[in-house]
Amino acid sequence: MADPDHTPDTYQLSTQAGYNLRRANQRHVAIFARHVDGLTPTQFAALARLFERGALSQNKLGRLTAMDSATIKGVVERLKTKGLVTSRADLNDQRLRLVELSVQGRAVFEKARNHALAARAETMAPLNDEEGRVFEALLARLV
Amino acid sequence: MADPDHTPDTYQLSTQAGYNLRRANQRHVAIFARHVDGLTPTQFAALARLFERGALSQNKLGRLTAMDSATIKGVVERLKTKGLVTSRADLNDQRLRLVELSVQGRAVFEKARNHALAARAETMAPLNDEEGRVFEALLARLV
DNA sequence: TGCCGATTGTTGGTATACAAGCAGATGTTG
DNA sequence: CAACATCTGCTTGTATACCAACAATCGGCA
Repeated sequence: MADPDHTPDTYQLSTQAGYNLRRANQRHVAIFARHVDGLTPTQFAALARLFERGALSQNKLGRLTAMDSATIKGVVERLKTKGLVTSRADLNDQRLRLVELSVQGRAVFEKARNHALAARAETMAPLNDEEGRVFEALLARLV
Repeated sequence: MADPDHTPDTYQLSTQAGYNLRRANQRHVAIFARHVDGLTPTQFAALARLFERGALSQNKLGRLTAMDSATIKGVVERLKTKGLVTSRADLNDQRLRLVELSVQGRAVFEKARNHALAARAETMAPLNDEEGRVFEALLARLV
């Protein structure tokens, strides 16, 4: 107490922003899984970007969904196994693998979208509308 | 436009709370790694709880750090490899494995704590003090 | 005392997530 | 045109993270 610079004996893990970010994300992933059948949040994000932007190279899709090249590879692979995306070589640049929604992938995304919005609503349910808006605005500045 | 119930053609992934929770957490993990050498946020959380509470059964430590039994097992294993925790059978309940900070583990935690606080500060840096307080308070209600 | 439900920790499987290192393709620049 | 840096995608290794199934143990209750 005599030394204000002294590190306190206590460290309240439960009040640390990083710890709570992790837990809030965990909770959202669990909620998402209950609402959206057969797609993880990550897989859904990839479908959403392809829906927004059309065909994209695999790496670019990864950048637009915040996944590195190792991660996006597995995600695309699993989406291909489900028949939701196709991939092909780009004729103009042999390095690129163009990934695109399949007809089925588009249909699955359009159906899952409403469930994803319901998941988001449940995640935000502890906050009222005004609090939710504030939270999302602040969160967007921390990404 | 004529039908207000019609699902919009656009779905703005980048404004979705769940997506941004994931990205904010990713960013924090990266910041944490730069500040705290040799410990992941998860491992640090386990040390923090053991520091707060003393010896705990492995599963209870998992519950107090938001990890299921499969996850906490690996975390404890890696902390043991680093020599930061010890584990032993509970004499009164043969099912339990009591996990405890080692002397070295306590020292490592006490040093890492300040770096973890610096990581938190950097994570929250885009927000001013008032915004940060609001954000953390709202976040705590979403865990 | 004996049975039965609950808890603990382990294992295997699946899915992110990132670092580092690699080979092939591209494009720029001297 | 040839050397070079850059980009893309792949692979390996490490670390969460959760589910489901399992054996050992414990506690309560008939």
